[in-house]
Amino acid sequence: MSVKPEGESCIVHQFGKMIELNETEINLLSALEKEVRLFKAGERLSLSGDYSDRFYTLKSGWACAIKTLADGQRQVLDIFLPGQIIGLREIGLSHSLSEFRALTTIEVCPFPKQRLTEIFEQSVRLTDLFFLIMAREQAMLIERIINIGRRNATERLAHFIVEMKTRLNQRASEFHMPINQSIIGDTLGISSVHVSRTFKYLRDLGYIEKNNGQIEIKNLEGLIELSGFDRTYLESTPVWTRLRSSMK
Amino acid sequence: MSVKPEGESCIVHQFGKMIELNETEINLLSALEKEVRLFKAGERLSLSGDYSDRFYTLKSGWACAIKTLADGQRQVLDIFLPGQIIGLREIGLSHSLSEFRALTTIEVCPFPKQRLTEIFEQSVRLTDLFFLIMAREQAMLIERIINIGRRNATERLAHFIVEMKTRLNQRASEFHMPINQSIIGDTLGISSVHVSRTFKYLRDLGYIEKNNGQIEIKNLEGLIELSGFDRTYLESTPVWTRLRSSMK
DNA sequence: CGTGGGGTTGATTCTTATCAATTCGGGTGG
DNA sequence: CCACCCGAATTGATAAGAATCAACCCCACG
Repeated sequence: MSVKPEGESCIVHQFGKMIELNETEINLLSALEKEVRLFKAGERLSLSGDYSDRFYTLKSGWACAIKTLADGQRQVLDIFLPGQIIGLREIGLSHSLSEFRALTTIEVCPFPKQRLTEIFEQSVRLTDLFFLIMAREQAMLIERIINIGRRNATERLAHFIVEMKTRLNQRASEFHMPINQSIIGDTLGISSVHVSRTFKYLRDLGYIEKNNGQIEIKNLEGLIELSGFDRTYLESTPVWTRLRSSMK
Repeated sequence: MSVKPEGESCIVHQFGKMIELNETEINLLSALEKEVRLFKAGERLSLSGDYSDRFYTLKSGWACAIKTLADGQRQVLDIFLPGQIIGLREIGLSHSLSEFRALTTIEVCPFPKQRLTEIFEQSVRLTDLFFLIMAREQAMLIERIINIGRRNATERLAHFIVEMKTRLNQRASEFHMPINQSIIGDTLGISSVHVSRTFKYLRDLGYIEKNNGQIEIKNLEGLIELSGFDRTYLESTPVWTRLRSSMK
């Protein structure tokens, strides 16, 4: 993971990875940032239904958006990795639709939502970029709907593993997945017991190996084939030439 | 597919339902519109993976976004009702992630996506509004994920019926649902045969009655209770005061 | 009259949930 | 260093839910 220079805003760092930022844009983004906050694994950043006036960039650790039903069942809506923006999805809404929770110890930078307004007024390029990021988030939600709606447990888990590896940008075949099987089940819409069985099945197939939260992919092609994984949804290009010309 | 001339812009009409539009804003929106097109039931507006440079407002009829998997299974991602914008979700992307299809005979107004740029430059209020509409679309996707991931067939169908009634703004207990059980199944992630059984079950419970695509809700409270329907996700308020003050 | 698409119903099979018992591994306190 | 504890993972047995396959009905439409 890359190192962030002292004193630099982490949203600038993240956005700077996507497009070239000029000085005005850097100042606009930096102005949003005030502090870095720590949360421990399991802690909640905000509750579902809360008045929510801020969002966060995730500097380190894993987090998730989760919704609990009346009968106690849970559905994980998103898993956030370092560099992502937590709560962006609800940027236009005054009240949160889901609860945000730390999955590991995390560092986040909170930003007040309302000041986004200033950005819209002063930089069309940044407006475009926010739209693009939202569009990508939606693409992930859609892929999740397809995964849950039309694939069986084995395919769902295989897809999830490939997605995580892709999102973590791992070239190595082994990576760390610091979440338990209950969270995985609530993400994929299956029970934690069945997650365990499905992992065993993938191990028996010789596709993966795993211990202590380390996942070793022994047959990536097999997983992709099995799950029908289509990587294009993670790398869609923006429609605006204004942005496209400066995409990294 | 045919083309017909049209007097009043339908996007102005739709947006005008949500907020008060001043003359500048009306002109900006009207400028996007060129024509009205007709599609017959079953016709495709665009294909998945296509280069997509436009979106549509739906004047009349029902349409859907649908994705077909490699093995022929299908997942319906959205059902569009009159007044909605088709393709807004992919507004920031150059290539479509799903295919759009007419479910009945429809009238749509196509708009070039790229000119959205002009709107961002010239009206912050409209920019806010587009963000709000996207946020609401996401809220519906999330509700769909919860529905598919954590509810059984009966609950899913009950939820779907209540959602449709709510979105159609029906005060009457009876309304028209011009889609077949195969589409409903592909929306809810169950087989069409099971949709039929589930309808029968809801009929046996005395919650609904139905013939010829007409649905009569005989026990709305029962359906809401059964499905855990929460209407707040369809009526979230915007975070920006600029918009809030002129919301209708 | 046929014909075809959608809907219904029954029989069977497959997948996954649920419940329960057991094991594993890491952390804690004596 | 060891005994214990606790949450997570595993495994087995059973039950529930939904898919699949197949037959049949209904009806709109040529």
